Amino acid sequence: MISTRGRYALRVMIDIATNQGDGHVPMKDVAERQGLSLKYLEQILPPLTRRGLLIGIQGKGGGYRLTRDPKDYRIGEVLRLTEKDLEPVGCLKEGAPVCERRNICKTVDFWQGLNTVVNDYLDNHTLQDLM
Amino acid sequence: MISTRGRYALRVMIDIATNQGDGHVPMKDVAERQGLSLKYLEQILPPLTRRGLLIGIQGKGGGYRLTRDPKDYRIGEVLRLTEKDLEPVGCLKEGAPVCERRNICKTVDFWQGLNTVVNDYLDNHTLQDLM
DNA sequence: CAAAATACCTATTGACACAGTAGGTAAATG
DNA sequence: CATTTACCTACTGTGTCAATAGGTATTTTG
Repeated sequence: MISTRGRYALRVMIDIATNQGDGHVPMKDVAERQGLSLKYLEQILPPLTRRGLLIGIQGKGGGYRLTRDPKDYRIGEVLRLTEKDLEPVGCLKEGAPVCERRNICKTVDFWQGLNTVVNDYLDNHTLQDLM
Repeated sequence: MISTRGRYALRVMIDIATNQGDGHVPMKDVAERQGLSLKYLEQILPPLTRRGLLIGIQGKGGGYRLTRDPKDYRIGEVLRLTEKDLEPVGCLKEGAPVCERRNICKTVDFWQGLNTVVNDYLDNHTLQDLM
């Protein structure tokens, strides 16, 4: 399941892309347009600014703007930063404790394949595709 | 995320397929071989027997057995019965309340596409493939 | 310089699902 | 009749989700 964190993040980025012009877009406006809680959005965005997908400017006249052209954001990139778990099973997660049945597990390859299929889909669509 | 319910269900079916011979396989044995809780497995299986993927025989000498050849079970079939939510987002779920933003939603097609990609993968693999 | 507007940070909360545990009943066999 | 099995239902601790809440830091504007 994709949680609201990832889904809202995408909606925010679409909204910013649509409304930024050559200025910045206050998150308050985005929250109003999208019908989402400003306070909630505020805690979803930090990973995106930290990794440089967005720039946030404080103070009056500030707000957010994109750092790239919409076609240069892969959806997978956004979701991997905002979703806690995007892998179908925990044992595929980076840094997960090595499963003791790893050697005899008959299903791990299957889950790895699913993970690949999902990430390929997410990475083959861009923000532009959603606009 | 695929939960333990679906993952265990698959391991159980693999185990039954491997061990049934022409008799029945007691779940107690499966639980021991797989290192899983018998009591937990008992509440995962009912949807599978109800829908005829497994037959369960009570009493001494009883247990479970498959009703088809392993190559005739699609993985997606098993997971859709044992997992609560397999859809990537709630609004795609059958019987979900119609989203009021449905008409203007820019992302629903994208999520529908992801759902298709996942289900295609799951349905193009069989129990046989995991053995 | 003061006030307003903005991003940014951290704590708390209610509801719910997950992953079991527990204790039983029903049916079939030897 | 005793044993073995499936099957049924209730309960529980833990954690995540989806917010709400209250604050601080920074910048622009009047």
